[in-house]
Amino acid sequence: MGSPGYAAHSPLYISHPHHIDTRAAWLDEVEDVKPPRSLFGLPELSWPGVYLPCYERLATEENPWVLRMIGTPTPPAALPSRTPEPSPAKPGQAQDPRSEMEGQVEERCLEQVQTMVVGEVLKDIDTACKLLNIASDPLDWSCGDVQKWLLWTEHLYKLPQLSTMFQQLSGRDLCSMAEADFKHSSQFGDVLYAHLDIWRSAAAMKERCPTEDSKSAADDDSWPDVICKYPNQPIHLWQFLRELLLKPHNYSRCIRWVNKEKGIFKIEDSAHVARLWGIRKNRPAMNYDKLSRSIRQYYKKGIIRKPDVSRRLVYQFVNPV
DNA sequence: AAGAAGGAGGTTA
DNA sequence: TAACCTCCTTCTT
Repeated sequence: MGSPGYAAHSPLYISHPHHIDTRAAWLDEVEDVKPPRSLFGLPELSWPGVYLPCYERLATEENPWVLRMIGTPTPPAALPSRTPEPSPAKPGQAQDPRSEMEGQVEERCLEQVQTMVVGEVLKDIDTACKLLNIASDPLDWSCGDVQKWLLWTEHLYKLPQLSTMFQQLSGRDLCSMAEADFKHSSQFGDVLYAHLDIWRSAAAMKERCPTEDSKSAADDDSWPDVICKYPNQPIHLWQFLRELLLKPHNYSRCIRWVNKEKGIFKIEDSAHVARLWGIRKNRPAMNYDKLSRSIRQYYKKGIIRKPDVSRRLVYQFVNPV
C-alpha cells in the first residue's frame, strides 16, 4: 500500500473515510491474514472471523445503515476473530449438529450483510452520479465528467489535489490505465485507482443485474421527483443541499440536520459545501459567500429561511422533508 | 475574521 | 425569464 493510512480496495474506506484510523489499526492487527478479494474488494465470505468486527467498528451514529445491518452488536468476546476455522470433521467423528446449524445461520447472516453492503455502495455511487450529473459507468465519462469525478473524490475523501494530473482524459482513457500508472501519477494514485475500480465493478454489476438495479433505484425515495423524472434538468441549490443532508454517512462532516422534523440544518464546513456545489455547477470560483447569497435568495421565495433563533451557518427549510 | 443581509448587474439554459 | 453568479457595502457575532 503506497499511501499510509489509506486502505485501497476497501468499500468500507470508500464510504467512510473518517474511519481510516480505526480501520488502519484493525488492519495492523490482522496484517498477516490476506483475504481473497471479491467484488468491490470485499473479502470473501468464507472468511468470517475477521470480517464482522470491521462492521462493528463502523457502526457509529454516522453509519446507521451499519447499525441496521448488524442489529444487536455481538460482544467482541463472542466473535471468532482470528480464531482458526473449525477443522473439518474427521471420518467417523460425529459432527455436532448444533454447531453445523450455527455455521449455516452465520453464513446466511454474512450473505445478507454482504448484499446490504453492496447495495449501500451502489446507492452511494448512484447518489454521486445524480449530484454530479454524470453516468455511473466510467467508460461513458467525457473529459469534463472525469474532472468532476476527480474533484468530487478529492474533496469528499480529503485527498490532495489530483485532478490536474488527468487533464484531457476521458473515462475510457482513465479505465485503460493500469494500477501502476495511477501509482506513478501520484502518491495517492492507488487510492484513486481503488475508487475507480469500485465504480467500474458497480457498473459491471449493474450491467449483469439490470433488474436489481432498477428495483433499487425505484426503492430509493430520497430523490425528489423532479430529479428522477427530469435527470438532465439543472439541480437547484436547495435540492442539492437536501440530498447532501439525506446522505449523512457520506456528508455529515460538511452538512447535517439539527432538527430534521423542522427542516433545520447546519453547514459544518462552509468551504467544503461550497466546493461541492461549485463542482456540481462547474463553477470553480464558488465559495460560501456566493453560496450563502443564493441561499438568501430563497428567503423571499419561501424555500429556506433562518430559524427563529438565528445561529451562524444554520438554516431551515420552510417545508421540511 | 467570518458570517448575515440584501442591492445591483451579469450570465446561463 | 428563472435561477443563480458575482461583487459589493454595511452590520453583527
